[in-house]
Amino acid sequence: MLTIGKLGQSAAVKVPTIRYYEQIGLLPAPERSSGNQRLYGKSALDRLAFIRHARELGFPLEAIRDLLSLSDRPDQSCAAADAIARRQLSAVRARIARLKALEAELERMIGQCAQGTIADCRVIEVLGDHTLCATDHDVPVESAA
Amino acid sequence: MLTIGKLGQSAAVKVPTIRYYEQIGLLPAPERSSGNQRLYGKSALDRLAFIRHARELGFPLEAIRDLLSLSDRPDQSCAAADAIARRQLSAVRARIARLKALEAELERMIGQCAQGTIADCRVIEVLGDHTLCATDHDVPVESAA
DNA sequence: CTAATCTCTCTAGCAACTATAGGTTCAAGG
DNA sequence: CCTTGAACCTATAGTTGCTAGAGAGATTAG
Repeated sequence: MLTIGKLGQSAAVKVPTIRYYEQIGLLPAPERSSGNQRLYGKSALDRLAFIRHARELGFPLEAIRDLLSLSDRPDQSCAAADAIARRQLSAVRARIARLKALEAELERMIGQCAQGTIADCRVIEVLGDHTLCATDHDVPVESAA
Repeated sequence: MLTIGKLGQSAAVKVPTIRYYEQIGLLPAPERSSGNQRLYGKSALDRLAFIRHARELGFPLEAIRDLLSLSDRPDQSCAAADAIARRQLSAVRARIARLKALEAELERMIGQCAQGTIADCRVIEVLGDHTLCATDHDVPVESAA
């Protein structure tokens, strides 16, 4: 039996994240010690590792929820799991394409910067006037924090 | 003088988003009509277009805030603007590299899927066991919603 | 036995919006 | 002139996937 801290260490998931997963129903509520602390078995570790790994591959939690419920029914066709993975793959590819366009535009913008004053800064100018752009990039994009 | 709706249309930014930008101080509070509705001039349109465009290029709002305050001082060196753009470029490149690793892993995972039952589904199996992975991808990644 | 380290619950915050509710104003048609 | 419907107003809550904090209780090492 693992405490939440040990579980977190084993699966490389932070403790509050585990509690969060339980809260949103991705992990079942585990048994508790006499002092009300969570105690986990091997199956919880497997499940958490699965979640972690899927997150690393960029699957959204809702997709992971679906994958988990699939893996609970091992006799069914894996077409659904395959479909989820394919969706994820095409999402990843779309993001790569999008980011490459951004990369090109940023490179162009920076390449034109002669390090003068703001008044002739191409960076500022390009941002202020979309028509100066070489590529199309009018779909909003998520932050690159 | 533009109403918020016209402004939004002209800059391709949704109305609630404009109000949000005002709320967080990215756009100045505009004058109001006798009936308390916002009225914008050309400068607001320029500023909003700038923000929109920078968002398209993936700049986080905080970076845009910096760029805007730079563009308000046209006599200064543009080194700071250049630095912001370069930071953004390297963030974009890092994300591309990361996504390519994910793409490769997903391709591998899907390629192994023989469309049998869940019990021998490589997708599920690979997700459950990180050691089956070809590539390293242990840094958490943002969702691909 | 005590001190340090977990762990507990609950709440609030992050980015960057989006949506909803419930009300007001405006522009155009009859 | 009046009404209808679209656009506008404020304020609040929700989204995703966590992270951080407060204040209290549990456990374990020495």
